[in-house]
Amino acid sequence: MVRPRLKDVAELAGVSIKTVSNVVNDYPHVSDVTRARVEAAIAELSYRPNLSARSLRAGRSGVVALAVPDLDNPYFAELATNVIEAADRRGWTVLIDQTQGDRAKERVVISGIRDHLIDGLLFSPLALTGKDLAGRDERTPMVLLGERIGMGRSPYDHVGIDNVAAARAATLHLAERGARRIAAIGVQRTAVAATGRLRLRGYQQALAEAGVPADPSLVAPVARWGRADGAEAMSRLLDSGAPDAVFCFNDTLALGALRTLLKRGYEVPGEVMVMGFDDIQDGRFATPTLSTVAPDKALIAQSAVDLLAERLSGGTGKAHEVCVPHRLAFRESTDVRASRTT
Amino acid sequence: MVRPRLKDVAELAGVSIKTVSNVVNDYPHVSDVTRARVEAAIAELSYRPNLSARSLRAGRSGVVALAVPDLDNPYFAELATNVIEAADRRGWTVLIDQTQGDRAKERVVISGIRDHLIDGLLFSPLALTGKDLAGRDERTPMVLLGERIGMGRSPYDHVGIDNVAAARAATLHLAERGARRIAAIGVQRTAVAATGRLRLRGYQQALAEAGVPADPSLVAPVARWGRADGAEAMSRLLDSGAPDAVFCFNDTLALGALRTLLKRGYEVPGEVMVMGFDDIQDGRFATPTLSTVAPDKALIAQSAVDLLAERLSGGTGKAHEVCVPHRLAFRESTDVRASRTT
DNA sequence: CCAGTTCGTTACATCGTTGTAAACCGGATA
DNA sequence: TATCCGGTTTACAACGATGTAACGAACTGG
Repeated sequence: MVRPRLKDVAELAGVSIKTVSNVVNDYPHVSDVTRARVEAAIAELSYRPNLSARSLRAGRSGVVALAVPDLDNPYFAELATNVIEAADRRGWTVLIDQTQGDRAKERVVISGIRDHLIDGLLFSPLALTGKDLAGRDERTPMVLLGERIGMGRSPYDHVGIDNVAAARAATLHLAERGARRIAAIGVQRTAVAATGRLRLRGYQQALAEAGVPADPSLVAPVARWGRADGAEAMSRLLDSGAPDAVFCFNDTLALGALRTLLKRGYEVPGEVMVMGFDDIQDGRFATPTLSTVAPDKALIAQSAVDLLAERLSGGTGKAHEVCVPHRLAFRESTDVRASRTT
Repeated sequence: MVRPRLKDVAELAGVSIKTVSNVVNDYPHVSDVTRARVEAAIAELSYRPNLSARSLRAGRSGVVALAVPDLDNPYFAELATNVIEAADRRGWTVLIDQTQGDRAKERVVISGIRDHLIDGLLFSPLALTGKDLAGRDERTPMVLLGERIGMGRSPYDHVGIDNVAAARAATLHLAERGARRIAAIGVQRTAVAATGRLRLRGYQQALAEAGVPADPSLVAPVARWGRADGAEAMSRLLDSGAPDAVFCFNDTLALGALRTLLKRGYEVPGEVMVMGFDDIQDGRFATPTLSTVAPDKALIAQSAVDLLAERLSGGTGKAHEVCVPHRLAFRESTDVRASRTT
């Protein structure tokens, strides 16, 4: 028997299809004898319910999609891990889309191309505009992760962190440690890039607050947020007069920058301090260990899954806005003492 | 209209359900007028086919599962990226399971718990035994990634690399560079751990070949293959007499070991050379950059997807055994000159 | 002008499951 | 003995899409 169905089990057990279904679904009124017989038949044929049929019938699949730019980026890999765990606790399965931060692909993701296959969507967009979002037919519930898109009034739940405050705190930390030429790596010239803009704002606020002059030549743009981009941006900064600290808008940029600094013989943090953002695992084992902003990824994932669950069970109130706390992790890359003691 | 069906489109266009279906599926014999009318109706209602219904009807879902121990491990994240891309080229969607290398979870994965939801399974097991595999009802096609399980005659396609040869080459490289006390980090005391055993064998072969004495105290066991494990194992090695080179069975172990070495003031590669395995991106931006064994991950993913496709389209021959090539990447962590020039 | 052909369209059954409502059965009640 | 009742089991109709086979209409050729 290749693929037994309820019917096959029913025939073997000598009962009706529905009775088998009742057993499978733990329907209360099934006599012990019948149940035993059915269970035996199920075991004998090693029957498994057809999930497609169930989905069709129930209008639900138990599958949610997680769309991220790129699993290669450890931040998203770690986020995915957390999301999968949180979804698992609800009995959901997670399907992963990679958008590469490509606007066209991101539009495909929200266009409901997989309508009816997924019950909901957790989406961390990079390039999407408010207009793209507004044009969406809101059938499949969606929760946005990361940056808010469009000004205000989005109909979608959103989970994020306070990027401005976090970037500000990170930059202030550098200033407090005595840095006067604080560079920033990570602004992007693309139209959207909301996250980068917010972190830049926090950086600028901090400079103003600390009375450190803002030097535009210390703000290094990058194309993407990978290690290579960070390394290359750092090179440019060094060529045009070394800073004494650099705040990178994420950890992969920071690891790239760190690489360039060490390769060119700079002491970190002695000559240049480095600060990242995301708290990916790599940073904890870099040398020097990387100071960073640590968002609570597990909580981000959990909140997002909870919000989605709320929508799936019929919740229709206005969009929730969840701001997950973050903390600063001060490690060797900004702390001369920590570094010396090693 | 919340969720338009073929029926709704058909009514709006004034044709039968099947005609709409024909348009959606590019059935050739549809007149231009009809097609235009139907397409207009589809657009107006923004109709999307119900994939659950399609799956039920077709007996296929277009979804494949990828089961890996842990996306936190960059190797698996990178592999997942490649798999998703390869699957995408075939129009498949990938659903990800994390097993944590836990045998119970791995058994659930192969037990067909998601039968009928997924068309096939790409599985990278850690703890599974040959017995577990043998007990599987082979309904959903499965391709194994990584290590072979059980001796010979598994009915499953398998994609891997020649671990013994790779480990041997990596270790020989260390010996050629003059190392005499070559440590190994990564053997596991657990029952299975096939990969670790193979890499250990390659390491031992190389020692014998190079005429380097094999010192059992230089083989450091670990519980898992994470950075922390590597760091801790390195610590132990240093405490009991420093080696002059260390071959780590994967890159995360190596990065952990590297961290410990630098923290404790050792020069790498000057005093201790470090060699990893996997060629994860982090290694290229570590300082010093990490020498490693680089398996062709894209090819692994592509081969696995191809094998699965073959099975899905009815291929029933005996199990294929694909051995993907690897190369050695010699970087600063084993090359004094490369390191000095920086 | 009719039989034969082709093209475009349609009705129907089916995939496997589950909600609904009705049928069944033995025992307790009137 | 007839009625009722609770628990147990069942038949049937959906869920939405598509393959099959059959239909009608518009042609062709004799």
